[in-house]
Order: sequence, then C-alpha cells, then structure tokens
Amino acid sequence: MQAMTTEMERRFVEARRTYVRRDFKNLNDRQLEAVLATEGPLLILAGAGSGKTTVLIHRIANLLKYGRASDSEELPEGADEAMLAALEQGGEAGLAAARLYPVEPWRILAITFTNKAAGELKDRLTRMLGEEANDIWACTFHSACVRILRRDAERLGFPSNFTIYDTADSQSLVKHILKDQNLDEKSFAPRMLLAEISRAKDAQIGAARYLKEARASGDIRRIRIGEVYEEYMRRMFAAGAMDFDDLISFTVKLLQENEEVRGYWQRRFRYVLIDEYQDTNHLQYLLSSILAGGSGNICVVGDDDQSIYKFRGATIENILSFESEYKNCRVIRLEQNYRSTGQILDAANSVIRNNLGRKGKELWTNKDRGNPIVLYMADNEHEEAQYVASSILGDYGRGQNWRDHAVLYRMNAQSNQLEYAFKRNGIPYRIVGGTRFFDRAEVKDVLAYLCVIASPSDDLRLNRIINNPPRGIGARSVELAQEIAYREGLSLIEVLRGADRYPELSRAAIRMRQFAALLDELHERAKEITPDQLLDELLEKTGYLRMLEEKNTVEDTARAENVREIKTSILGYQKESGDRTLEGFLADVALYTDLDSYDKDADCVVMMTMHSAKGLEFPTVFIVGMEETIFPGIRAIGEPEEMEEERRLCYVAITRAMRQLHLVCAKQRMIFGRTTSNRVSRFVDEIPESCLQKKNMQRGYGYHERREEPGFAHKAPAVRPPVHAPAPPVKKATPATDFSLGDRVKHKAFGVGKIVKMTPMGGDFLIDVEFDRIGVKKLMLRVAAMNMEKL
DNA sequence: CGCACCACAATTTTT
DNA sequence: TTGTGGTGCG
Repeated sequence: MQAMTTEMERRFVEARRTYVRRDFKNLNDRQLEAVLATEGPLLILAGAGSGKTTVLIHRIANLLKYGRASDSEELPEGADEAMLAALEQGGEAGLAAARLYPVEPWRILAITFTNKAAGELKDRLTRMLGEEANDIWACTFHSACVRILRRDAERLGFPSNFTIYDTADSQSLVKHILKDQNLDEKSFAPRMLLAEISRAKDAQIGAARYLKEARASGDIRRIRIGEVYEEYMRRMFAAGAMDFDDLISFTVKLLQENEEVRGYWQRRFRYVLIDEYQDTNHLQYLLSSILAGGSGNICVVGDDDQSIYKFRGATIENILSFESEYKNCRVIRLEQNYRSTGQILDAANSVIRNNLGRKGKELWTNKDRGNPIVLYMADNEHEEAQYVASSILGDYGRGQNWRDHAVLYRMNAQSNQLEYAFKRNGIPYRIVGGTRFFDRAEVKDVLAYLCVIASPSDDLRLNRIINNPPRGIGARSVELAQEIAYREGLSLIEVLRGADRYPELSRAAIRMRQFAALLDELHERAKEITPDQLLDELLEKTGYLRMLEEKNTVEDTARAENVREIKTSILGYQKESGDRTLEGFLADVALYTDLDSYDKDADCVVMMTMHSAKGLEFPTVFIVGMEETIFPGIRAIGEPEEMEEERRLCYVAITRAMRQLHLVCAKQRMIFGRTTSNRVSRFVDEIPESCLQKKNMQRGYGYHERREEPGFAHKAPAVRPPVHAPAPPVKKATPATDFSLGDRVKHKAFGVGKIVKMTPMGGDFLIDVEFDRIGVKKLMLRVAAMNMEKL
C-alpha cells in the first residue's frame, strides 16, 4: 500500500474532525470545542446555565466512541486513501477510520461534588451510551477516595473496612478529647478546632509537625490545639476511622508516598474530569493532579463566579491559577446561557461585575428580555412571607405548578415565617436542607449500633449507645471504663467484656458484660443475615424501638417512624447496589446527604438556602431577606473578601431563575428574637433600575440613599420610620371577616368552593373549604380572605 | 441515674 | 425565636 502524502494526511485529520463533529450537531461552537479538545489540560469556564453537564456528557461520549480522534494529528495504523474517502463521505463506513484509540469506560474518572450530581451524570451517560456507561467512574471526591482506600488502606495501617466519621462524629470526638485534656469548650470551640485541623490537613501538615511548629513558636494556644489534633488523629486511628478530610488526605498521602499504588491508578485513568472545580480545596487539587498525572489529560469545569464555599476550605485559587499551573492548557468559556431571560441575566451580570479578581465572563442569551425583576418591600417578615405565598397562589391560579417555584434565603432561620405562611395558605412545600434525616439523634443512634456491630473497636459510637436506651450504665461508669481502656491499650468493648476484672467498675460490671455480650452476639449474627434483618433484630434485642413506642409522645412517634425509615434506606441500598454487606451500607450512608433525596417530581414549592440551590433551576424564584446584615450577612460587611463571596452567592441565586425573579425585603424584621430595621441590600442597587419593577417600595430604606441621621440604620428602633419617609399608613392586617359557614367563595388559586367548616382558632378561624376542582382544603380565614372573594 | 429547668448563642455546609 | 448543653434536684 502506498504511503499517504503529507497533503493527504492533512486532509485525513481534517476529514476526521469533521466526521466526529457530525455527532454533536446540537452543541454551540464553544461547547463543541470543549467536547473535541480531549487531549492535555483543559479549563472550561462554564457560566451558570451554559450547558455544562451536556458538555461533560458529550465529551465522555466522544472519548468512548472516537478516542482522541478529534484532537490529534496522529493517523491510525494502515491509513490509506480508501479510509480517507470513507471519512470524507461521512457515512457509517467512515467510523472505523475515524476512531483513534477509543477509550475504555473504566479509564474515565469524572468527579463531582455531590452524590446527586454524580448520580445525574451516571443516569444521563447510561441513557446516552447504554450499559457501557456503568464502568465509568462517575463519583464524588470522597467516594472515589473510599474506593481507592478500600483497596490499599492497610498500607496506611488502617483496616480496609475503616469507618467514616461524619462532622457530628468528629465534633463529638473533639468534645471528648477536650474534656479529657481539661480544656474549656468556650475558649476552644470544637468547631474552631475542627476547622483548624481541617486547615492543617489541607496544607498537609500532620499532627506531629503541627505540634512541633506550635512548640517552636511558643504559642500556648497553638500547642493546645496541636495536642488536640494529635489526640484526635490517635483516637481516629485506634477506632479505624477516617473523617471526610482524612478520606482525601490519606488518599493523597498513599498516592504520594507509594509509587506502586500511584502507578496503578495513573496507568488506569487516562482521562480525568473534575466538575465544580471552583469548589475544590488544595488537597483535592493535589489529588486530581496526581490522578491525572499519568496521561496529563485533565479537564476541569467550573465557574469562578459561583465559588461560594470558601468557608469550607474551597480555594478559588485553584481555578484562577489553573492556567499558570498547566502551562500548555487551553481555556474555553461557555457564556451562552440557556436558562434565563435577558433581564435576569443583565441583573446577574451587573451584580457580579462588582467583584474584583475574576476571570471575567459575561452571560448572554438568545431568549427575549422577559419580565422585569419584581422588587417588593414588605413591612415585616410576616408580610414578606405572605407576599411570597400570595404570588405563588396567583401563579398557581394561572396554571403554574407549585414545583415551578423556589424560595431562597440566606439562613435556615429565615424559613420559619415562610413555612407558616405556606401552611396557612394551603400551599404544599418542601424544605431542602436543615436537619437532615441522617443527622437526627434517633437515626444516628441506630446507625451507631450498626457501626459498633460492624467494627466493635469504634469507641466513639459505642459511647453513644452504651446507655441508650438506658440500661443502668451511667456516665461515671462509662468514663471509668474508658479510662481503663486507655490505660490498658484496649478498646472500650474489650473492657466491657471483661468488666468483672476491674473492681472499680463493680456496680455496673454485670450490665456492661451483658451489653458487650449482646453486641458480640449481633456481631456474629451480622455474618449470617442481611443488614435489614440485622436491623430488625437489633431494634428488638436492644429495646430501642420499644423505648420510643412506649413513650407515646408526638415526637417519639415521629422518631419511631424515622427509625423504621432506616430499614427502607437499607432495603434501598441493597436493591440499588446489589450489595448485602453491612460495611457497604454504612460507608454509603456516611457519604449520603439529604440533598440526594430531593425529589424534583413532587409538586411542592421548594424552600432552601441559596447555597443549596446551586446547580438547580426554577421558572420562578423568590429571594427573600434582601437586606443589609442579612444578605449580605453582617459578618461580610467591612470584609472585602467575604463580601465578594456574598456577591457570588447573590449571582448564584439570581441565575437560578428561568423566567421570573422576585427580590423581597422587609422594612423591619424579627430575627433571633430581636426586631431590626435594615436598609435594602446593596446587591439590589447593583442591578440596573431598568430591570426592576418596584412594588411597595418606600424611600428611606435604600442602600444608596444618604442617611439623614448618622448611624440610623444601626441604631434606629424598628418602630420608628425614617425621618424623611412619611410614616406609611398602617395597614390593617384584618381582612374582611364577612365570610361565614356555607358561603360560596372564589379563591385566587384554588378556584370556586364552599366553606364547609369553621373552627375558631387563636382569634381567627380555621376554615375547611370544599373546592370544586381539588377537594377540601384547610386554610386560616384571615389569610385566605386576602386571596378569596365571596360569590 | 434521669429528668427538668435555665442560660446561651445563633451564617452558609455539596462530603 | 429556637435549639442545645450544663446544672441541680428528686
């Protein structure tokens, strides 16, 4: 066969690129470029709503189907004119010529931040590529590390079935240590200690070095912290446990220090993709760069403007300095937004423009201008919530779904009034975040049982359950036993087993031995039966469920319900993963969050913090509490860096909205039991006036407006209106109460109905209205009257 | 040992 | 305002 000429080689490469391109017709130019640039380091700056996930999916599809064909000059073996012709023709026949080292799915590592994102990625990949997609590693940093560590944790001295401590576990451990070291929780706040330990781990400073440096500095406080750190690591190690940071830092350590392990993974992964790169910390950066170190094919996707987790150690530097870190890297900006209308994007752009130190990006859209952003000023937090509720009722009446609406706030504490308003108005809602299912005390208790059964040396969890339900082993006895354990170098359960041998335990010794025997028995049973069966046995034999059922209060019934719910979750795991091991379930649970269970399909208004909203979108979004000291939060005021993070948060919140955005503030509000009066958020001022439709706005509260009295905003008692704003007419909250039993009414959202029941309640009435379309609804009359007329 | 009461503090939190 | 954690009593 005649070798191809240079000219033909050029044509071949060109034709091949065109061939591959045909598979991705539905992408825009920038997206396409990002999909085709498979080789070497690549930074994709993906603005909000720019089709980032689509790009990731197609990029992977490209790798699997064509390998590096779209991004290489290399010709396949035996390239000849016939192949070139087939390519140029563009038919099925060209496929063989177009492929260049197609990638095996298991050579692709795609890392996201949430299980939810990972799950979505997997789903979409499976839908597009079929079963083959199952071999792709699409997971979170943490779950990737768990998989790596399960294989080689022994090299670090950990058992391969190490347990994972969540934040609450870590906190509880720190508290124990503080107590043992006679340190005061006031001056050594566990939260602060953990943050410091986390920072040290991120900087790869081990406890020994931390302590050494602290001693050298002579700073007594740092020495104490170092001692806590050291003890923390010691106990974690003894318990065979790792916290979230450890998962990453030990993986990095393992890879850095062990050439064999490093080589194994580097040879395995040819393509590494990292999503939400702006949220990575230093350690995660290291991990990704090591894992991609074999091939050098690292693709990171992120948006510096959406970095909102600095407080968790994320460093925006990672994304800002990617270009200098990887000298030959390519940068692609995705700026076309497919989500929001023009005015919403204008608002987002002009807010974020006020930040310094960004890569610079401007979102644009083909969509029309859309509706202006509604800016509403409520009298107080009560009315704020009612405004949101009424607006949603109106939309619902016009045919929109509840689920098309999201209410975003800065802090969870703001959700209360909204909840009441939704309840009063009969609006179905759902709160994402807050206390999570797996953070509830009763759930943690039961999981602690399972943990101890799985790994008996887990002293921390054993401590949690040793006298729960009460079995006559008091705090003092536990303390004594724990002391003995330290002294003898045993784990707590070993002391319990041989409790007779320690005279100081005299009184509780029998019960201790009984309890240890029970745990040992369950430990043995765990080898024979499935986790769900074990759970049943455990709840029965420990008397835990009985304890809750006997109490019979509302709370305890709910708790018992939650405990039973764990079974659902175990069964779900067994079904999903096909795995029947207790360890597997526990590892999964440790990395599970509530966000994962957020169900898009239920028709409910969604309430959550702006942080939780990242990555989601809704036709209509309400951002409430648009006031200085709330958003931006008080802690950010006067702190330029923090302020920029708040502004990014604002950018994230605004860009969640597809069609309609409401910004709501209140002239005064009660927060943490105090009434305050704040000016309108500076972020509102950063939005062009032309995008805003002001409702109920009153002068004197603007951020930009000069204050007549110095310090007014901080000192003025809530009740006093600003001097130059005439006192607003006092709005009587009492609505027309001329509704009575049997009335035919027309409600803004629920349509026509009849009042079938009226129950006096707290100076108001709870009414049951039988609506023609949707049946009976319970509403508070006073509130309902605002949205309802008599027929 | 367990419960009741009081003081206190209180962003955000993908794992 | 809410939740939590510590103390003191039965």
